[in-house]
Amino acid sequence: MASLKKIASDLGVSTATVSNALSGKGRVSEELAEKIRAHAARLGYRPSNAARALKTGQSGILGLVMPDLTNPLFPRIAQNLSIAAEARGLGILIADSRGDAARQDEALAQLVGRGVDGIIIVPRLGTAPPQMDVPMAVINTASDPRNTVAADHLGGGRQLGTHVGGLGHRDVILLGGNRASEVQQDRMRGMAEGLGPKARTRSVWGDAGMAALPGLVADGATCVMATSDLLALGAHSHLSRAGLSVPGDVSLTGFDDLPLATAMHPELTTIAQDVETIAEQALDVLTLRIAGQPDPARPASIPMRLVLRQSTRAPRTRDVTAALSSHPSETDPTGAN
Amino acid sequence: MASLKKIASDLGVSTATVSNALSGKGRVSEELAEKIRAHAARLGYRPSNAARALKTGQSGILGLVMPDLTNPLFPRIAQNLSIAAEARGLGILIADSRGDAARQDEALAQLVGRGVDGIIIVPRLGTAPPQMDVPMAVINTASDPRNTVAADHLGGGRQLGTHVGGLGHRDVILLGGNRASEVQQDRMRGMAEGLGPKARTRSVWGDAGMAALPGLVADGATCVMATSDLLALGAHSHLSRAGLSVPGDVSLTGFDDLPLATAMHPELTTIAQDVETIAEQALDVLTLRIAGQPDPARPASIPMRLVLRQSTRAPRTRDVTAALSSHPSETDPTGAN
DNA sequence: TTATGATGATTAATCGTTCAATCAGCCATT
DNA sequence: AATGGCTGATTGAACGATTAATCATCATAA
Repeated sequence: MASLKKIASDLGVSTATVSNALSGKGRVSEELAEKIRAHAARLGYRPSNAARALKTGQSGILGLVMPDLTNPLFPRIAQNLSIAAEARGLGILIADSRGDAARQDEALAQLVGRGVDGIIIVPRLGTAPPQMDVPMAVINTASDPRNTVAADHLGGGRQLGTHVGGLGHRDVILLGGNRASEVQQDRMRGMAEGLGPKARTRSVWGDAGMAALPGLVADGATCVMATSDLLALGAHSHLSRAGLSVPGDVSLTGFDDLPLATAMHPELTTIAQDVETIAEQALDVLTLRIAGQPDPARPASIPMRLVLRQSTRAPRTRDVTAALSSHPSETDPTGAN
Repeated sequence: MASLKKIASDLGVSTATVSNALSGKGRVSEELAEKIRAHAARLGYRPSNAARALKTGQSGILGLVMPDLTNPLFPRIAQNLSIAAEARGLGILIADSRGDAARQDEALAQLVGRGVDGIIIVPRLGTAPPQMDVPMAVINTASDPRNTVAADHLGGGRQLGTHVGGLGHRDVILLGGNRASEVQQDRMRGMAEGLGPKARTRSVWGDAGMAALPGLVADGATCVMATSDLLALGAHSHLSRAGLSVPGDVSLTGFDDLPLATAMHPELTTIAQDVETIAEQALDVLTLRIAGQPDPARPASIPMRLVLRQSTRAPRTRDVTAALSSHPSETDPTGAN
């Protein structure tokens, strides 16, 4: 491997001069600098990251802690983060906090041990990541006090609620996956706000909630709003199994605009996060913190973008009880399951 | 930050002794070693990766190049790789090769520049990753000559084909997403083999292929086998839009057992990769290669696991033309779309 | 008594880069 | 001629860990 020393001895100059020529920092005649650059290129010189890190105390590597890569949203964040990091000359070391909060702390410690300059963390449901002695940026939701940057889940829910309310829906089911998720809570709260005070909203959670949907529709609900696209897909299954069509009998909305939103039929009305901007801003803030500078006065909430597709329309006019009664096993209004 | 030097001067010994005590390599009395370990723990000593990397030439970091993190399978591989790496005391630096093959080479070069000890790559469709001067492990499919370890896509397809054939299907549509994908080609080939020579199989690709499905069903096909779960979901949409029920009129299979396989209705019969084993073996081989040892004689193909759910059953007996004719817009047998 | 070995710890060089301090020329001022 | 100010390049000391070579002790065998 070519090193500064090799270049220096080849050209009969000192390593300091080579270092200066390549970094443009010290005082080197343009003539000599050019000669050095040329020879460095010829040898395919790459500075040793280890040596530089040792000397400067900066590794040029950031750590990324994600709760669960099977949630399709997180890989998208990771991808955009990796792109944004590359543009800044930084690398990204991953560590997933599979399992409990303890594992999350362990992952953090591991990254610190590897000498990362900073850490980006998407915290596990309801856990507050510990204060560390390295700069951190938290991507969660605006209502988390430790949050650094996040999609405007509340505002996104509001947009979706306004759209659905505007179509005329006044009796809406909000379907969540996990009560402990602050993100989902914010989304739901936004939906309710967007629908307005005149609308009746009922919240249900998880598998039991999903099973209760046909009953709630029989009870008058005309729209189901899920806090994720995957939940919406599940809801769609339960509804159509009960003989209800989307959007004919019931409107349906998702969240996140995952690939499956266009794969299902009808294509899902949903709302998309601007992951690219989130990644950019997270890195902006983090690099500032690493440099020891104060945070910029920037919006911490990145607006979401409404994606209108075919799963929402005006409330049904036909009576749905006939359809439901032909699928009796699915019309348990109590939702016991 | 606590360093060897700090510990050494605190205890009045030399840094070499501290290093030896902590690594267990040199000769240190057990008594002194214990004292050193205790003090190191008290100070929260963490060896500097940069210094160690500089001295030993090994960074303890592997690079991971993935084609596209929006395909939900890759994050699962990444996750398992990260777990397996952690267990070996290694870190994983990600770099995605978004875009073309050129970007992939760039990502590789970037990782090498950062001083990774080895690289794991899931190559972009149909591209052969360049030979680099760092050890590499390729995760693709057995029919790729450069492949190091992969799921047995061929055998998985065969299992699925055998299952479907066993149910009695003799006219099956194979649905692929991208002709250029060796993985998908292998899966399809396996399916055809599993179905046996007596079965009639027709291959269709992409959106146009999906749109052609109802027509092909009218023409006698009783089962659709997709090369991915996402494609299966799309197929399901097109079929039910055309008035065909799954599995009543048409059976349907997917590939990969993604979360959506259980979210849709009917739940999808599919086949799962053993990502955990794949990750383990990829790392085993890679660490051996880094150590300069010859590859172990191991199976490069990890068997897949059939997951039977509700989307497959025996071929229909009812005549389906009536159902189809009530949805005329969807019965274009030419697939022009 | 003296050579021999084993044991426990130290010395010192090294990895490749950075950077403050220094130095050698050279030109212009006084 | 002496002084000061530039410019262009060098010296040398870190950064923190690893490791071969060396050394001092002390016990044992010849």
